[in-house]
Amino acid sequence: MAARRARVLRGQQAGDHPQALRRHLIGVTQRLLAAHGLTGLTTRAIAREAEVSDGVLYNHFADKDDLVVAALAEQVAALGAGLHARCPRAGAQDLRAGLTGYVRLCQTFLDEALPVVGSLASRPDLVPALLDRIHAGEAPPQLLWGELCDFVEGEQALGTASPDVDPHTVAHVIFGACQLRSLADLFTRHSAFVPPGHPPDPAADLDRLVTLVLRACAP
Amino acid sequence: MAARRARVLRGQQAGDHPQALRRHLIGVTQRLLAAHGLTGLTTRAIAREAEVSDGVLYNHFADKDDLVVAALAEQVAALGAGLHARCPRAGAQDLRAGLTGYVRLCQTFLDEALPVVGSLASRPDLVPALLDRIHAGEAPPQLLWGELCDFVEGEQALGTASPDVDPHTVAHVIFGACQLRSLADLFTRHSAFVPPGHPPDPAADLDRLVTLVLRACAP
Amino acid sequence: MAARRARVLRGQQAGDHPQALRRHLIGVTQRLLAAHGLTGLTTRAIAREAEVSDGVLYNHFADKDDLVVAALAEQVAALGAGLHARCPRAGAQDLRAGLTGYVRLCQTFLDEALPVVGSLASRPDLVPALLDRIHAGEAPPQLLWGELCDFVEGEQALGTASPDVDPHTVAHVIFGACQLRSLADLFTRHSAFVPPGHPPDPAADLDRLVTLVLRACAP
Amino acid sequence: MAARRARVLRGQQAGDHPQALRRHLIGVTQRLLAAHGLTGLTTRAIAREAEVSDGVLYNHFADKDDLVVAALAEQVAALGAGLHARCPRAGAQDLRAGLTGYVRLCQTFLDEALPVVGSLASRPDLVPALLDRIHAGEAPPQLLWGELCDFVEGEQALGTASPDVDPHTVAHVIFGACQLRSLADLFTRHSAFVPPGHPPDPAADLDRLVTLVLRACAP
DNA sequence: TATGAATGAGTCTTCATTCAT
DNA sequence: GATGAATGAAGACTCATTCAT
Repeated sequence: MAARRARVLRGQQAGDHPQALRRHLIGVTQRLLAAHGLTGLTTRAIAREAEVSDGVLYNHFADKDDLVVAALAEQVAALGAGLHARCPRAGAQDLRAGLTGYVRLCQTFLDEALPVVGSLASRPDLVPALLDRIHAGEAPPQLLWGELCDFVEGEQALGTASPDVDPHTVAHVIFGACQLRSLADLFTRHSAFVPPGHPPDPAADLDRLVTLVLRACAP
Repeated sequence: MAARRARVLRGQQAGDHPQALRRHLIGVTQRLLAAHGLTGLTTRAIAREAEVSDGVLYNHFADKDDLVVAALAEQVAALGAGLHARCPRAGAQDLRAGLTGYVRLCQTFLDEALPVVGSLASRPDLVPALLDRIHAGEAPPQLLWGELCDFVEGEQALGTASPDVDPHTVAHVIFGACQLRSLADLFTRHSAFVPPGHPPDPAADLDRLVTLVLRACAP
Repeated sequence: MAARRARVLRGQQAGDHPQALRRHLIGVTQRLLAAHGLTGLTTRAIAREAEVSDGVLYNHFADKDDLVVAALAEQVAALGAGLHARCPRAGAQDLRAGLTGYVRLCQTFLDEALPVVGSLASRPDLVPALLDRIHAGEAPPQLLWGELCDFVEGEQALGTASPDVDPHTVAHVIFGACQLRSLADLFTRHSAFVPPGHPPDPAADLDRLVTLVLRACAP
Repeated sequence: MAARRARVLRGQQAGDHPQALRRHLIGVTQRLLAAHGLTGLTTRAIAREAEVSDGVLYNHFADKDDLVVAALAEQVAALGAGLHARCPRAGAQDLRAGLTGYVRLCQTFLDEALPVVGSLASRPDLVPALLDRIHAGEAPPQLLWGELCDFVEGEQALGTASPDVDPHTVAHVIFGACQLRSLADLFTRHSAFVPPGHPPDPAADLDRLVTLVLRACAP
């Protein structure tokens, strides 16, 4: 009555039949995307890695781009898992600790989002399709950015941070610094390149970033 | 018997390099790279746009990657043209004006470097070859970063900026913010996407960034 | 336990053949064949149009070709429905009216047979299988051809038509002219092409054809 | 200075460089089209039969359809070679001989055009493109049709043929009968099928066709 | 040295057919 | 018997690279 299952998925617990392979393909694509980038990602590589036949892809996705976009969208969505819970709340710790938390969160977030950024850098034409799937505005990047702004505003309300500093600019600076490091790491990974001012000590670097922002926020 | 010249280059003033075609190809490649990215750049498109035959490329470059790397390297080098002259000097103007100058310089620089960043994001394996050509350390990015650090140190020496702020972190923050905007523009260009906190008013945004850095540098 | 029925066929009056689905598939195939030709007819398109699953086809037919041949055979058979009754009889009207009737019948017949002719033109290797199903000799084309010959012979016996004219040649000429128009219409349908001598007025053209045949039959 | 020649074409007399391979490909395509029809004609089969690589095709034609249309167009054009010279002239022989000449010409013509008709029957969407290449109106089919009409008119002027018979209808009848035989032969070739009234003796059949037309033309 | 046609491995995609459910 | 996902062998087409001219 039901249709056949792919070899790879056989012998797994039942109950998740529908779209099990779809998820499988998305997962494999995410892995390959993270490992080798969108350039050089072939449908055959996906099929072989997924241990399925060349054609299945087209039973679940319109075409390669559709699969890639689905993988990226899910990647972005997954980034947000537990994000809300881990966001420091204004007043719950001293300002330095709070900002440090956000910078760490932000760096983790952007490091994990690197495959997405890299893919879109080579195929910006996929952006619209990706946004369609993500329901922009509710997506993790915006969420984190919003939380950070709220945090700064909260601290301002508490008098811990100067009311004159612009929360969005704080977010901009922190996201920018983390994105820069993320990209630099990508390039460094493939060479002995040490980008300008790139410290051998990420922890200290993070600390210096927080210090700077802290000075900017001082009442 | 002199070597034959490509059709396009005939009828130009004599005396120029025997490498005129090499330069021509690099220029065309840079243009196409900026316009359409590394993905989707074919040797045939380069040849057609350059109005030369498909094969010449291989008389001047080992292969396509070699040409691309040469084009990127020259692009990076070209970014530095007049950079030194336009860098604000410590004490030559008030701190805000100086920082504003650097942020502007930095944004221009990274906007022009976007094709390079985009290309490397999809082909990080080209990074080593590119670095070989650039003589890392002397290249414009480092130069600008270095000038900015020197500027901050100069202002610190003058007492205009607090000695406690880390010049490298200032550079990190400014480069990061500008890079983030540059990338966001790339994505936005292909959709109605408005990234988080992306302002409709770039000038005001720049101003807020300077203000924040300024606060961090306050003695 | 009775076999399961396909979704589409459920809820119809019971009592019909266990081969209801077989007929359903044949009907759908005929429709698609007439609409888009054999080239470009996929089993999936048939299944979707028939609102059944991709696989059922193979429960009722050996393979795609088998289904197609069955559809063509049934199409040919269906062409003959009521053919016998509509064939003018010798002496039942004047010769012109009788011939006109046959030409009209013949044109209708060949227009409806066009999907068959078109399909076989691209897959002449299906001809043997088709003939196996049709029980050649009893099939409508032969029937109509035979009736026409009988008609001419009848008129000859009545003295209305010259005994010197060959009935088979009359049939050949009429079938040929109608087939040519049918093919020309197929090609014309896809372009502004006007075949040589193709008149804008089919009725007049038919009339001229009858006139010519009539002259040939004049005693 | 010039480009490389395909292996197959090497060692042939020079002087015909440009487009030698283009012609070669067209020739091979015509042969395969005649032998196996458009359905089942693959680019790889063409390449293998032409003893060239899979890709060459695309150096000379936009795509497969473009090559096919070129092959068909050339086929049609080639049909006309010497056609004009072989057309009987009114009064140059008795009417029967003249008509016999036209019927033979017509049958030869349509037999050779069968690959074109068969191809278009399965891909009527190619008709417009084909017509673009053929400059309809000047093409062999129209030419032959026109000559036949002129011939009939000529004989009418000479009083050999009745002025009441319509020349276009004569052409219609002859073309139709020949086309029908041509198609029937195609189907017969693949089976033991004997179409209705299909005689074992083509010569006698032709004779009977001429006789009928002759009767229709009798003054 | 420049030319540009030829090469052929490789890409995405389609589709008739199978088969576990 | 019906289902529809899985299969995998083609198919059309691309493109970096070579090489006779």
